[in-house]
Amino acid sequence: MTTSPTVPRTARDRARAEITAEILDAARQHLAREGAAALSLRAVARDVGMVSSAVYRYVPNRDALLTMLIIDAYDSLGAVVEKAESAVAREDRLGRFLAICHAVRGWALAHPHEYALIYGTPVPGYAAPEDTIGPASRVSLLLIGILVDLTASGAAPAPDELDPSVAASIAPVLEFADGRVSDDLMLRGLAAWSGLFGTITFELFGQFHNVVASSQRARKAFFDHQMRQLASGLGLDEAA
Amino acid sequence: MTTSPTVPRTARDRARAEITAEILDAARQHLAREGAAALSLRAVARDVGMVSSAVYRYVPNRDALLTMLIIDAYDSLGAVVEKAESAVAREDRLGRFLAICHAVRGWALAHPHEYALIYGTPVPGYAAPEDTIGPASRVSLLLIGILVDLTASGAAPAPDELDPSVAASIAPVLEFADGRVSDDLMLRGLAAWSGLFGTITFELFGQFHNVVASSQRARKAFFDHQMRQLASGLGLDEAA
DNA sequence: GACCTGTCAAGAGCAGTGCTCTCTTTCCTT
DNA sequence: AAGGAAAGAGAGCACTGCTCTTGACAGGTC
Repeated sequence: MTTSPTVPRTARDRARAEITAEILDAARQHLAREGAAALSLRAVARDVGMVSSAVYRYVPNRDALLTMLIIDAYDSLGAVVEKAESAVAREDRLGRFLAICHAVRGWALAHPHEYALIYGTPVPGYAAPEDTIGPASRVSLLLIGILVDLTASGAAPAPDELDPSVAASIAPVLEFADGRVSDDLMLRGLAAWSGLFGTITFELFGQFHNVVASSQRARKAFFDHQMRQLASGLGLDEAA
Repeated sequence: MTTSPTVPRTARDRARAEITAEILDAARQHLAREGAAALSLRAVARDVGMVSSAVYRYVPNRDALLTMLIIDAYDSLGAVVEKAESAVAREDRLGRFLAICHAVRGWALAHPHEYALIYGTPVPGYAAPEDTIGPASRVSLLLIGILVDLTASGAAPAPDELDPSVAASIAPVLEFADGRVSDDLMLRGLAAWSGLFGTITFELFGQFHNVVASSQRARKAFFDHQMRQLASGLGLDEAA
């Protein structure tokens, strides 16, 4: 899961891999039920029938456990969203965008604590290590893919004139697109990205209380409408 | 601060109010430095020179302390944003919107832990009591105010046709506007609201790493551009 | 002025946490 | 079979939130 230990050779290696998986599994269940704050190494140890100090043979510390769960969560979300997006015809770019949005929301509602772990308040004193950035960018890459296809098909909206300092500010993400997306479209894409996760975060973290009706149907209708609004900001219209 | 104990009469009442304020102050400092997760009643007690059990005379429990800090944070944010917005000419609606956005962001950058407390992952097992909803809606009310003025001035964009279920989903927030804002405009306003906080949350929680350049100037230029983009979705244009 | 009552600080204690260190057992390799 | 590495167990440290009891003191009343 973390640094793939090649193929397990000896029985000991196998046992080690199995127990590590068991620990991760127990941790995942705790996370799903009570959230990251309540995740305790001792409770996990109890679940797998070990004494607390024994888990330290498998996991260096609590933060490392969290890192594994974070990567796990990003991968779980990424897989779900990629699958949903791939089921839509390539030329239906609005459909692809909406599929991504609804897949993210569906996953978030099904795994609220995992969502909070990766998109909520960062764990204090915890700095996400480099190995998280790969899994973390799977959803973004899908979105950029739509921008690239939109540009290639010539359907992208005419770029606005931009202040050079604004264009310079998004230099990092422009590298991902490697010149295949205009500055202006990338900025619109970033707005859609922030809007997507901002809306889901608000819904999940309770900011829609007294704002949007709380029934599942209302929430979904609202979300769908807002995502279409974001899509039209990208120039993705019904007439695909 | 919580339930105003009228005017302190006896010396005892005065002492009690003073010590309570001292405790809150120490808690606020801890929150600002280490964040909500690290906020411990014992540490607060040490700061004010008391033994841990003594604080329980003044604060029922840790959650109650958090509630007070949450209300505090909402009020602090609300005051800053209201002041910034009120400094702009009423007819300059784009200016008012941008003033709100930049004020929220400025406050968030200056008080990251307070921001995380109110807009980040909810504290597990903690349900925000009713007395937080007043302070919590100060920013939203300013935004709605702009929508109302926009409508009254006749400058609002022509409403799109809406699916009735979408319009129904935002019934709660429409009550705040009391018929002075169309369903369509309110939905656009909600998108701006989510976009504003989504962008700030992303910036603060590290999601812009490798996406937006990390210098203060780049971040601000980017933010300003994104907020103008949101404003144009509301029909707020330069030519106010 | 004496007395009762309510308030408050303090201490001990419970159950829990992350993590380290040491000791013993187990199992794999040579 | 022997040596050594890996794994489990236990004790312990320094914390946490929270409760209960004890003793000191101040406020208002008789």
